[in-house]
Amino acid sequence: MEQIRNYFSKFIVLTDTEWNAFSSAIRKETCTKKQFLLQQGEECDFIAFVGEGLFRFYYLQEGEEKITAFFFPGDFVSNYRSFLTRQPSEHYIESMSDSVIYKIHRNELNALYNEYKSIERLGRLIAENLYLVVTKRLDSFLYSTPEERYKELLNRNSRLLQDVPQYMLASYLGVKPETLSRIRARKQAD
Amino acid sequence: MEQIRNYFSKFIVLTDTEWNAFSSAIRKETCTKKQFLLQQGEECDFIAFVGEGLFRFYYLQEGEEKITAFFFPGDFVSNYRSFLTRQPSEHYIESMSDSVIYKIHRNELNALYNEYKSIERLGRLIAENLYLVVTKRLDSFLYSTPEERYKELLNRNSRLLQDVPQYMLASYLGVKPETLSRIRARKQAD
DNA sequence: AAAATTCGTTGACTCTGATCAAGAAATAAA
DNA sequence: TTTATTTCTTGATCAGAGTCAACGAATTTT
Repeated sequence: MEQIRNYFSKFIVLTDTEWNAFSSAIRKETCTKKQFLLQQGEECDFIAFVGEGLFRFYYLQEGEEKITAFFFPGDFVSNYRSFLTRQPSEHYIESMSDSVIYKIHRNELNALYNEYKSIERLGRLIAENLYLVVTKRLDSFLYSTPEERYKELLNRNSRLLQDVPQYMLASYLGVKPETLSRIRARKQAD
Repeated sequence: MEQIRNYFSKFIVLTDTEWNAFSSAIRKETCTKKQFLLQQGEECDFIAFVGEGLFRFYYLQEGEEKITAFFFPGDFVSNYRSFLTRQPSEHYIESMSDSVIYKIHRNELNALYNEYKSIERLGRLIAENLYLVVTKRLDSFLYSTPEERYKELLNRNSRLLQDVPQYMLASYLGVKPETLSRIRARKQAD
């Protein structure tokens, strides 16, 4: 749990009292490979913090998996849209390896928001952080070609390349596996 | 100003005291058509609320304007990324008509965050709201074709179609003006 | 109102990624 | 280790958006 407190300190430093209240609302969970944290149609009533492992967040479109995001240790894993709007999720969240997460449920988080100003602030900082993450991804689709997105990935996120099969990377980049294979072949030639 | 208080009530209802503090940090500004609210390279140190008018948020890529967003009355207009990260803006914000906005600067907002829990919460709700806006737009790029995005626009945002020239809509949809013209011609045929 | 400019449409052609198909390589299962 | 399955690569072809160019329509300027 102290590991988590340390991770969270990049957002805000909580007093012992605040941390005790917060941490007692958190539940540690483990899961094995290929387990669903959330299925399509379910409402997402939690935010979880990834301690160990890897998750993918995807949408099923006519039988095809469209991967929207990966979640690594240090990331928040949730369908944050469903969490905020209370609408059923259109996405699946699935573990890609044995994983450890720290989960907090909406009701308990809301109670903490009401009780502690610092946790209300933590909630703001998390929302702001998630905003920055999605806008960055949106920008990469608005302003870059698949090849540029792949290059970007090479520079910024080596974990993705190590831990994720190529056909999933292709989906994440918004292209077909054949196309990513050709992009890589092209780059070899340079 | 009461108009603004009413608009904000969809996020949170402030007491008179809180509202007085908040509203005294807000400055009303007017601008005419084609004025820059923010230029590339500047740091965005404000969030503004659109009272009247229309703004576009765009990125200049090799001389070409790539429109990322439009802001209508009731929207927050800001480079929220630059606001949060204190990095210089890569985008321009330009008025498309005579407009009225209500601006609050980062320093004053932060002071209010510190002083009032309810305004801290307002900040969270705004961040959450902006998150939902960008994820929706990201999803439209991840899961839809330009034609589907155009149809979506027809159904959901009639103001865009009325007030925005077609070549800007094309940019917003991520296609060239010629392509949007052909999409429209195709749809006529149905 | 006339002229100038900007905006929207259409055609011919190009380019990039998708699709379909086959086979090689890598990984998992027996 | 052998077999089976999944993943990756490569080729041929297709489809949709981009580019370039011309022209008509609409708007703005004079």
